[in-house]
Amino acid sequence: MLKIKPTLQDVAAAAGVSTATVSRCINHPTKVKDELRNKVEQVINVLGYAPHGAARALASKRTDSIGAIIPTIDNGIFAKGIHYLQRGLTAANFTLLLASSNYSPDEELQEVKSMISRGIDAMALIGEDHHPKVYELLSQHQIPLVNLWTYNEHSVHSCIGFDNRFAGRKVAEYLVAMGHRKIAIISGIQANNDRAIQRIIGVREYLGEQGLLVEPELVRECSYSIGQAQLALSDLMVAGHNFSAVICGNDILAFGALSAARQLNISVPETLSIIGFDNLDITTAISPSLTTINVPAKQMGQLAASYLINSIKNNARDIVRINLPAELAIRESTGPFKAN
Amino acid sequence: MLKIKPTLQDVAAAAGVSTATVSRCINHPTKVKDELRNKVEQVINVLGYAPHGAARALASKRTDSIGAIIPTIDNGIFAKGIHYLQRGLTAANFTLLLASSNYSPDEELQEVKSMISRGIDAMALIGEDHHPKVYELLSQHQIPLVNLWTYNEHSVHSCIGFDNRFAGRKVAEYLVAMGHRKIAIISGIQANNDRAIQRIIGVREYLGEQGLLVEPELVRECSYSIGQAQLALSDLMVAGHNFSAVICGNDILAFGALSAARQLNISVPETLSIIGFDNLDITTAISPSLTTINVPAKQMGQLAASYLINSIKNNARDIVRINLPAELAIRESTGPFKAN
DNA sequence: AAATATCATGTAAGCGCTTACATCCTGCCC
DNA sequence: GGGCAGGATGTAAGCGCTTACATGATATTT
Repeated sequence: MLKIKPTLQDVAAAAGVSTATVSRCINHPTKVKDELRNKVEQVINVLGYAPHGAARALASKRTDSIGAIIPTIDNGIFAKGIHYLQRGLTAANFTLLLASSNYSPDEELQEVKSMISRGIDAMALIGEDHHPKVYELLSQHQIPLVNLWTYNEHSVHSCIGFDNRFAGRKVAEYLVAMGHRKIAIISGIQANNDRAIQRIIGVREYLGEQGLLVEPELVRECSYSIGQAQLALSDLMVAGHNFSAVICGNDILAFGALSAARQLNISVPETLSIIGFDNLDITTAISPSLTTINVPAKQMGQLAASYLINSIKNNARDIVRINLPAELAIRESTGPFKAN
Repeated sequence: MLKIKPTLQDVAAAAGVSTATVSRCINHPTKVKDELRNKVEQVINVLGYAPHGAARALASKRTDSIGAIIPTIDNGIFAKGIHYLQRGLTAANFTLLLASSNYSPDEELQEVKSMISRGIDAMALIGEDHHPKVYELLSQHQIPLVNLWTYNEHSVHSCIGFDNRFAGRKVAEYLVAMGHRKIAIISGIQANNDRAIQRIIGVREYLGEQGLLVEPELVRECSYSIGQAQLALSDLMVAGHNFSAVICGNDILAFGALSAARQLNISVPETLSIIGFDNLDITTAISPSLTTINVPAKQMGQLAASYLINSIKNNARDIVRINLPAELAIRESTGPFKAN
């Protein structure tokens, strides 16, 4: 039977060495002679000793963990990025603390506070619009930060992401090239969501350059759920607008639009082109497969891991701004405009 | 400009009180006179003081956080359960630490170790097959545990979930009732996955009772990805087996099967019935919509939160076993057997 | 061989907090 | 008015660990 929670002192006593030596065996193995170290390690195993993280953090001022706060965990695309972030951290013996904010700046602030209190050495957030207190607290505690899913060459904070506005332009450009002129938009809730806003700005910008204006009644804003998007598309159709393409704020919304179109017997892409954003795995498995923007989730996760680890280990505080490509993935849900 | 990381001592000094009083203001507000408490709280705000979690944990032996380890974050169904778990915890001022194990018991053990070291007051895991060391460590550290997504009336550990075997039976029962006799199975990797194993056992059990045997060559095991499932179904078809229904280990596999059927020009459900497991949101949005088992993710998350919080707060260590209903959701991807 | 550099280990001072206990003050009872 | 209960606050001892510094042993230099 194992002793209940042995401490480093117990290990030291059992091994007949000082606590400093045991600590060194764990943290700086090269500083202890092989013979002694083996003995200590054996005792550690026998006793089932595990370091007490809080004590270690208190004494060393490091926690070896980084925090990430995402708008929602219930979304494959953030999940993928986080997955790779975690892999990168784990490989370097860091732990990821994950929380979600439900797209609310206040909840995000709350989570940031909680994480700072809990102890993190670095932090990753989504987007660059955060509660001012968030930036204040992180800088007060000198915690390195990286904003993901966004790229802004003028940002005073590090960002690893892609240009949402430019991606929005691409979407619009593609549809216009396919002959579409009247284009509807089903966007996620834009309040406090800089990514959603930028995407729409990009779309509007390009269309404007082509002398096409986005009619306000062709724009719907709804929460990121399939059901809401279904309603949005039905609503647009019922209103009798004869648009030939709809741009969705993400793939979930696009799925809802696809499903509503099916219910309304609107053929996609013949009568209506639908385009998403994210490139979730399932986009290729459904019929029609979904044209979308491929978001560099894997790269963002991996790069964020190495950037933050470097910031911690080398106490570096330099700002990095990385703009990754977000390419259009053209599939079956979009096609050339056909007059009916 | 805020002072860098004020400590409780700084607050005490600024407020002209002892550290004990400040601590009381934070942790036992009723034990401090209103007047003094207001003063202290004001100083806390002005200084931007936030408690140092590690120090607090070290002194109090509580961390107010619980850990959860799921097989993968990249799966909507776990995400949903975790989402509700987190909401429950946050409401009670607990923090959730989340990690994923990639369906590997060794990685899971690693994460458990890391979390214990980091400090957690309770833990939630998926399934009941875990590395023996996992159970040993948690009991050694006296950390309450609940196994989710599983129900076993004889388990010596708490579980809040559903009966996977029984759910498997239901799936088989439904298909048999629809006239299907030759049934194929595309399962997730079964090694170290008690849920997947139990589901298949349930299927086999019921079919056996009906005098129907599951032909080994009609069973495919593959990782939980759309691509793998597509290959699996194609493979089954190419081999020329004339089964009329395929049971998939989860919805992701079912999506893969659906998409492969489409590519092979097999009509669903006329020629082939496909059934999934999980009831992801998107199951209703695609065409044909997917017949599946509705997993009580929300309830599991909520109940787990209250159970663990209670265990911590009241230092209760009683075992709870909750069997939640997992009902069949019948949709368009399944239909009556038709001889061809 | 003495002096010095180098390495291995031990000693002990905190890290920032909580909390048992001591102290002090008020008000109440007889 | 003395004694005492009970509440409010302060004092100070750790919680389990890391690490600067001290010490002692061994190797290297002259």
